[in-house]
Amino acid sequence: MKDKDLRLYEMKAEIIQAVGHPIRLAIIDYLSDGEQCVCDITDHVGAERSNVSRHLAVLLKSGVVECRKDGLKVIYSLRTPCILKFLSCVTDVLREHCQETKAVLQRL
Amino acid sequence: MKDKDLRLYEMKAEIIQAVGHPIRLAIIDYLSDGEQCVCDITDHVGAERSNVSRHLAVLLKSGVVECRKDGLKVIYSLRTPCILKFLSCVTDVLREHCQETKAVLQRL
DNA sequence: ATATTAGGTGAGTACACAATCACATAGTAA
DNA sequence: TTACTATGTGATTGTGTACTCACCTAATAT
Repeated sequence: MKDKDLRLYEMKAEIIQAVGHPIRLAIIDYLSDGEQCVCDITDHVGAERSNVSRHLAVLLKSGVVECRKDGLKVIYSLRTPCILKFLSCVTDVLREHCQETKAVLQRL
Repeated sequence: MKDKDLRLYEMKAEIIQAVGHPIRLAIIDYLSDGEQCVCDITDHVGAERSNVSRHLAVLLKSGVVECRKDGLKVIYSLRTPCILKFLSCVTDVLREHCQETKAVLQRL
């Protein structure tokens, strides 16, 4: 494998890892309905404020979300619609797994 | 957020995390051309044999790949074509980021 | 000016993950 | 049987990540 390829895989892995956490998935899902402030995101996912703040920082760093200030509040929104396509693919994978598992169970 | 939702996000996150590693991305990419034995995968990604073995175990556990024995060899293959769609979405995200960065740089 | 609210951040802890080495196992060939 | 090859796994070590607590800053309201 070439170094150039490795670098590309590293960049992709960084984005994927940013998305691959239950709380961050919940945040992305919530933001798919439109931009939201940190306080509402926190209420919705039901985690500690400081923890949510850190998760948002991870999503921000990887470029999945963007934010703007509005008075006291900071409003976050999805930066790329691709992310949602991306997640629906994951749902597909999950669904296929479930169907296979179900099929196996029914054969017992 | 409901417990049911949390469980779903956890399941999705598990799949996403399994994919989110440079070596595992390289393996998936390699397998997209067809099934391969561990020895060829190892040669291709250029990592230690035992390490590749563990990465394959992660992909296997999450259901991204499947395997069969053929004599001494173990042949791995992608289990769901969705995974490739999934990855092309990541490429799209990466491309969008690059274009935005380029645009910002050109304004300087 | 003081208090309040929204959000972020440093430090510490606990835990998960990646990589490596040495070793174990299962086929195959001689 | 013995030796060899392909693969997997236990143990260890280093590194990274998540979470929490306490505290800090910025904007607003009184």
